Amino acid sequence: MPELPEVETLAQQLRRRLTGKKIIFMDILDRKVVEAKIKKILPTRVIKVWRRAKSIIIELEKEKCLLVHLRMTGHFHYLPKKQQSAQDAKECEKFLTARFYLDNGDLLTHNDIRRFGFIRLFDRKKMEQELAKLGPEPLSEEFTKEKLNILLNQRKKANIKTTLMDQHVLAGVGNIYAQEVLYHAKINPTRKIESILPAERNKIYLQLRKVLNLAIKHHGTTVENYVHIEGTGGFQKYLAVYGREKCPKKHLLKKISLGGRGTYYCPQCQC
DNA sequence: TGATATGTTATCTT
DNA sequence: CAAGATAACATATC
Repeated sequence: MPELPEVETLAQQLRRRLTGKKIIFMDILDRKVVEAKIKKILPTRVIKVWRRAKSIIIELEKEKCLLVHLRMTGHFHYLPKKQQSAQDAKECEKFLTARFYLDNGDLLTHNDIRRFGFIRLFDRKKMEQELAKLGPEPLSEEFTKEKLNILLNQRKKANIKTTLMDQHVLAGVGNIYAQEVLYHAKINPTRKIESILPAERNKIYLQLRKVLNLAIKHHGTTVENYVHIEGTGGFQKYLAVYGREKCPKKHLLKKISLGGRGTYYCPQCQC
């Protein structure tokens, strides 16, 4: 389930492959996921590729851009010209949503098993408006300890885990990393924000940065079916609580439901 | 067969 | 009215 580190990994890999290239043609196989009107602006050159929250922004000529959200099961495949075969073309045919044909002969495909994700066309201004609704990037300069404190104070009655996952509070943190951060910060995920002391808030702040940066370094976490263009992530080896039975200190973990999402935590380490 | 997993948003409840 | 909780979306897997 792509969260910030997974989407960052993909954005970096797409950036390397797409920047400066021209998209000359597209096949759109699923109009619910990929907006048909994208075809009307082709051919167009890719100016830059970046990430905001869990979205990938592909900037194109004439102030246009593609906003890609993978939601849970969106994937990209990149097929260099020399490696394209009938088998490659058939790959994931059932879930294929679009093919992007590039001017150097390479092919980029997108597929989405559950078809929750989307690729939409925006004008630059409209895209910026959309992204402005989201909370700050946890790895950005503007995200300081003080900023986190202010954000938390806006949701005093809510529990800490659900709040960390709220994209309007903080951008990019999902179910896996919220749990990991809270384990390392030694905070019980069910706690109401108003009960969390300044020293504990600092720990959350520090662990947000630490865990997310480490996960990016390892190209994200592969559970179920996340894969990036160059293979699978490596952070699953470092997971402390998500999907596990015991925490790193060998305590038995508890699994509960918070906001309708499975939540693992250690009753001994997190209080 | 039905429970579970997921991110986001619309809608319901308190 | 607002904050918080939950249902809905799609589909594979256990």
